[in-house]
Amino acid sequence: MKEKELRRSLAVLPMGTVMKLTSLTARQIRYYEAQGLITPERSDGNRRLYSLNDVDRLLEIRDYLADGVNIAGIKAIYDQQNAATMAKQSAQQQPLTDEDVRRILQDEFIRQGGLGHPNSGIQRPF
DNA sequence: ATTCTTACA
DNA sequence: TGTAAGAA
Repeated sequence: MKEKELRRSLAVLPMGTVMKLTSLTARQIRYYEAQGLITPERSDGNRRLYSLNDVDRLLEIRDYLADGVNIAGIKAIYDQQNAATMAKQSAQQQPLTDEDVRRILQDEFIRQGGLGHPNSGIQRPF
């Protein structure tokens, strides 16, 4: 990857900074980590260190939550993205297959607000 | 002064 | 999710 991404991946931000950058409480930030939505690094005395990517992800999480997507839904979204990324690595240079197209379209639909609320369970628009 | 963990009259 | 308590 490019150095630009390496910089975004550098974990150097302490909790206090991330709190201000995301408008989230320490409680919430730690909870999302416990749910596996983010994986900050640790340093010196067991203090969490976040990268700019972590901050971006927290902002996304905050927005999804604001739109009524629950933790499970957000996890599903990231799982989808991981799967999509993995698929691309496997497909490396080959042209887009119809499978790729369908996956991309599904990711897009999910991004625009498809998953349900905590009580209604995961919605299935298909 | 900050952050961490754990727990809940 | 908030907040308190004790440690680091």
